[in-house]
Amino acid sequence: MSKHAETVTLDPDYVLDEQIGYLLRLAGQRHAAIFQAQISDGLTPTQFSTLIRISEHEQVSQNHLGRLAAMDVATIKGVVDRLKAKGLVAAKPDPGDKRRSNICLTETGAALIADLKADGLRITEETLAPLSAGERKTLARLLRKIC
Amino acid sequence: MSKHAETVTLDPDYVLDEQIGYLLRLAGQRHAAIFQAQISDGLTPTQFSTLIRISEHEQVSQNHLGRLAAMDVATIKGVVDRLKAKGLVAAKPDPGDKRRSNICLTETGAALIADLKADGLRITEETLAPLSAGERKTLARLLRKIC
DNA sequence: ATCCTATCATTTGCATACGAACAAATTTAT
DNA sequence: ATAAATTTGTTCGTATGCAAATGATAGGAT
Repeated sequence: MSKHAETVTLDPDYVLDEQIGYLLRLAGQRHAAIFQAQISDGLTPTQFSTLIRISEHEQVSQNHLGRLAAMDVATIKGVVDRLKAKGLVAAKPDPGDKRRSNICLTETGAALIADLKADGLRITEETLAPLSAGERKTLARLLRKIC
Repeated sequence: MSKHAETVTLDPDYVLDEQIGYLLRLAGQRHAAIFQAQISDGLTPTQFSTLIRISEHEQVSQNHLGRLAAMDVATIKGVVDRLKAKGLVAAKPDPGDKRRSNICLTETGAALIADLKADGLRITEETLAPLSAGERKTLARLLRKIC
């Protein structure tokens, strides 16, 4: 039994638990926990997305990669630095543009992609487990509409 | 015209743009941008949620507040510290438990709540603008199911 | 040839976010 | 009453995430 009694005063006009921002945060938290438990190599969600995006493109500059993976230039820099430190990606200066460095997968990184995709499918499956097939499609459709 | 030709190789078995985690991140990004443009006082989403939760409870310990607002103990500490610095909340030591400090709204903080709720409703409205009334309810229902 | 603008990459600052480890205080179990 | 388990709050480390400022390079317009 709790020593500290709860005195809850709810405003019927503003229920935090029903606001879209709060729900997005909670859903993201649950997904992140599932992700961390399932993923190979201790990768983070952004590192994962970044690797997948590189695998879809032979050559990408760092900034362009950030746009492809929906990350700020400052964010993608840190992500790429950490992927470099893990030996999964490498950067080569662009021969035609001295500002650019092209990011690509290392052999180790390329060898990991198939496993990561399998992990990703399991993570999506577990996150969506409470939903029916129809509900999963509806959720994806509605989320895409508000992006 | 782009000098740097795109060579995109998509794997039909794993489409990042359809994965729930990626969509949640994108939707969260758009919501965060709308939030920041609309909110009073430069509050962040976590600071906002925390203030609303305090307004629902006369007395809350810091850790308990974190649980109410779905934040880690380390996270809620930083949030409460910044709300203290803004003069919106205050902490009083619990008379019956020397570990606890009870967090409450200051007068300034309490005076802000009504405005914040109005901001919150506008933010939800703008975020959900692409959806019909039925779709909004469906999205909220499905998100709640996967939390 | 030069100027303007855009792009690329980096850096700094602020604010989440969470795991892990810790000390102090409290509660529960024995 | 005392030992064990739990709760509270703190600190450290790592990783996003974005705004803003900086410097270098590139491309187009005059």
